[in-house]
Amino acid sequence: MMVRKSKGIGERHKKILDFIASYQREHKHPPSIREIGEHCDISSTSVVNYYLDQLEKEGLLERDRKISRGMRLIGDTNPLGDMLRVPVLGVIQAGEPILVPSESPFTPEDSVEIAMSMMPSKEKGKDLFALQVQGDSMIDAMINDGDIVILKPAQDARNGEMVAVWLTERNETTLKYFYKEKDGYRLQPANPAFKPIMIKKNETLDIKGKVVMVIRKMERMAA
Amino acid sequence: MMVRKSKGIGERHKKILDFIASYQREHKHPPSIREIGEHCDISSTSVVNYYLDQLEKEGLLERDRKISRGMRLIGDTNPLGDMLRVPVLGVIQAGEPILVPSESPFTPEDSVEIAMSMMPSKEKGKDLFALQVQGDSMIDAMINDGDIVILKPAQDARNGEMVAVWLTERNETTLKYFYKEKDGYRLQPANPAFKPIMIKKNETLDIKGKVVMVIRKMERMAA
DNA sequence: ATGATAATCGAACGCCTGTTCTGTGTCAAG
DNA sequence: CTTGACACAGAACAGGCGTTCGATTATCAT
Repeated sequence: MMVRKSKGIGERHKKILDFIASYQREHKHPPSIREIGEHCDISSTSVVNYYLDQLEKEGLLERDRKISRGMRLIGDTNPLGDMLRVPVLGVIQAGEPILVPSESPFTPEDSVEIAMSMMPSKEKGKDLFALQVQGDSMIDAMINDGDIVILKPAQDARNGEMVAVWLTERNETTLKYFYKEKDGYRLQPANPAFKPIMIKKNETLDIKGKVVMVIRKMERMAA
Repeated sequence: MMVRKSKGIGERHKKILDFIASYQREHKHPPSIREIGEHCDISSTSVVNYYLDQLEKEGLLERDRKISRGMRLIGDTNPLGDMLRVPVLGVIQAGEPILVPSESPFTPEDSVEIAMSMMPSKEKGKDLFALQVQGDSMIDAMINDGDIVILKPAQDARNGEMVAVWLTERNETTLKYFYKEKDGYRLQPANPAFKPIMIKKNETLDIKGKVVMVIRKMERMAA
């Protein structure tokens, strides 16, 4: 035999979940049991508690017993995921040196938010910074005008890492894969259509940071 | 004359902010006034309240009066930012049609988290999906092997939007800027080194979605 | 029908929590 | 020395909130 109704979650459960989500979006904190009851047409707090328990057993909700408004949705829109706020320090373009955090003169005007879960490996440090690419000069790195590159400050790099370097002798900023060779360094463009730059040992290679992530937003709504 | 100490925030304020942050990370919800007092060596709840008010005036904290544990840090790591969990439905490559949500056979194995604040315009819908690029076939769209493209399901597009299309006659999936012309459509690669594809009116143009964002993680640590 | 289980209600209990008020000591300015 | 802003303590208050419990109704298998 099988259970009559509710072989999992019913309409009532969904309504509660939706309410918690929308309430949280509006108030920045979870609702109380009574608030849930009011907006979901449940007159008794015990019934709400009843449903909340079920939702928890179902793995859709997490509760902190005894704590006021101690609940949070899991999965779905995660209202509690840790995210990193990365400051956008300025722009990066071929012709000019880039700004690194220590050289940044004033507070960054803008910032981007990245979910911690998206961060590679151990780059969870808070010293990351971002730059917006200006112009098409990074095409050889497969990076467009307007893209946002997220960097981790560094003075050196290991083979295969993409770095932001300032080539003093050439007065040029560039993003390339870094490789140490016998008599210098090889800077390999991400785009195979471009040739690597060979750096002799005597040339200065000023590594500013490692590229951790590239983000391209497609919002341009051309006419 | 100037105030004797605390010309802004002092050591005590920082300690409180730090505690709120660490408490939140551990308990998934903010601490109560009394809990703050205990861990910051403040014996009176009114004093904690006193400091909290100052922090709010300073713009470092936001409070929901009357609500238990109604406070949240602003700036810094935002523990309450809304984020979108976008399912990664599979891979996208030139030779094969892509999966759209309605055709997806099973639950996506993985997902990516994007901060709502990063989403362009009104694409806050929950029907977004993501695909991982396989191979170098999207080079003309300035997209690398391994990149993640986030798409919004769509059957049509406006000029200038980047779309994912399935070219039935050519058995090919591609990402291009969409332009409607007199006698058909023009599919413009993002990389200016590549030429546009002209689609005659009689050819079928199967738009699968609009590209909302592209994410490239640089985690490859070559030997 | 009937008994078991699920769903719901209403009320009361009691802790938790933010708020408020009074009082105290400190320190710089007048 | 007096004044007053500031930092802090302590206690009391009142309301919010989760919890619990007894009781009632609905639903379905037998």
